[in-house]
Amino acid sequence: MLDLKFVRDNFDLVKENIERKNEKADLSEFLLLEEKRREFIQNTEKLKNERNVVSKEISNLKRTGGNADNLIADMKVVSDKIKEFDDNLKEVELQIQDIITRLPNMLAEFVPVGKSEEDNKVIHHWGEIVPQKLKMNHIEISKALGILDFERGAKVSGSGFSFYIGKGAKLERAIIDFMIDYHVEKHGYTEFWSPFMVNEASMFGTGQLPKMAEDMYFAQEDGMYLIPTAEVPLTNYHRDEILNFEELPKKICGYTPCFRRESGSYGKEVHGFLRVHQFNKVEMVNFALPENSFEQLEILTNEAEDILKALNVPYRRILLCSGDTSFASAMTYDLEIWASGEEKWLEVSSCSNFIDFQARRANIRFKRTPSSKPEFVHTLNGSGVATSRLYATILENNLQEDGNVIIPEALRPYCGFDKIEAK
RNA sequence: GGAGAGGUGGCCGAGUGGCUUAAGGCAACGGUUUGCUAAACCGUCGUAGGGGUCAAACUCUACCGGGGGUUCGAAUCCCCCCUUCUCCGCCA
Repeated sequence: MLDLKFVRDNFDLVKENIERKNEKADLSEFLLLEEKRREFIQNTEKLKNERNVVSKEISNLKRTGGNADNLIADMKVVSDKIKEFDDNLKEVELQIQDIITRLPNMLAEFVPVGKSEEDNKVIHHWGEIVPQKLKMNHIEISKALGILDFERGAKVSGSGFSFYIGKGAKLERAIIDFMIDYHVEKHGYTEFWSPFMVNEASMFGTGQLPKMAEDMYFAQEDGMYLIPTAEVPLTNYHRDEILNFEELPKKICGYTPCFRRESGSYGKEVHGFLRVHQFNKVEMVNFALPENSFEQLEILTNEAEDILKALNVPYRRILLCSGDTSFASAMTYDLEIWASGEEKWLEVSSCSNFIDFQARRANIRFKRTPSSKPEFVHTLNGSGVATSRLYATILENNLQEDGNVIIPEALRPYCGFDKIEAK
């Protein structure tokens, strides 16, 4: 969320930012409503002051045995008026709230202006792209190995869900364990295991609500949402809290399944593991000082890359252009890995600096010294990384000519086997 | 799911309709004293939003888990919800 005063004082900048981000947000009423708001505040506060003063007089009169009937009658009128003014004020505040919670975050200055993913900027590549001889994608490979079952996933749940079987299930667990251990041991993260369902306030805090409501699974009876990413529980862990200067930057990570309705996606582009309703992900979250959050974004993105390097997966880092940068983000790097069967770059990580946008929504602050004024922290997060597409890529890139899949060395201690053989 | 007891500032804790603009304490910060530390003493000590100002000073309003209500006036009374604890029931 943007600061109300900031929007008021930088109205044109905010408008321009909305366009650059390719977002739709209506600001036409804003200035008028904001003016109204302040007028209504003055109206009602003036009367409240009067009520407070006279109430004290009434109190004094009653204590000394005087008659306060006239004053009480007067105040009855004033009280009714206050109620009316308060209702007006509340109405205007709701309207302003509705506008301001739908305004996207301000883009960082480094973000290139552009409309779609075609304007994204490739920052660098790593690893060697080796063409795959058998020309099999992960669906065909997994069928040959007997380790994934998309059909029964669809039967039991629906399309976009799958079963992992035998060594296939073990491989998934191995990938997750490997990534968590790596971030904890090599990058200094603290591991968290979090709830997979959260309340509305949490979804608002990280910016999924109100805009993305239709992209999430919602349990109506209990008013809870299935998390689309661990970012939500991990960032909201510190909601409504004041952190100490010394503990920043605070780095936490965690594994969770992620649930996404993906309501707009169909067809061949989304087959197999390319787009699913439930996938596994290790997420890194960083609560940072405002003055070095962009340095932290570089560090965090490097940490996600380390996972790909350790697994020897070719990847490229992409700086998203303004139009592709998400609602809550000020700047985002995507990591894409090369899948030799799909012959495509697949996004497996998105690393963002949200600056104070989420912190203001979720009210996460810090104090520089015990007596200084609280300031909003900067929040960052990045996938480190998402498994499904990584899983698909591991199958495709490590497929041998005999149809077996060799397990990357870093995963072998976690798997307990070094290859999966074709049936 | 049922019954009961709680939720007050960074923390502890008083307060059951009006001298409470939330007592008192701890912690924190500034100062005095002191050879140093400690102690003692004095002062400061919340958040948000208005007004005001070049900026301040200053001033007003709201906030006692959240939301409604009663009243001239609510931390205090009523209703709904959230949450913690104890007991009972059900259950992986």
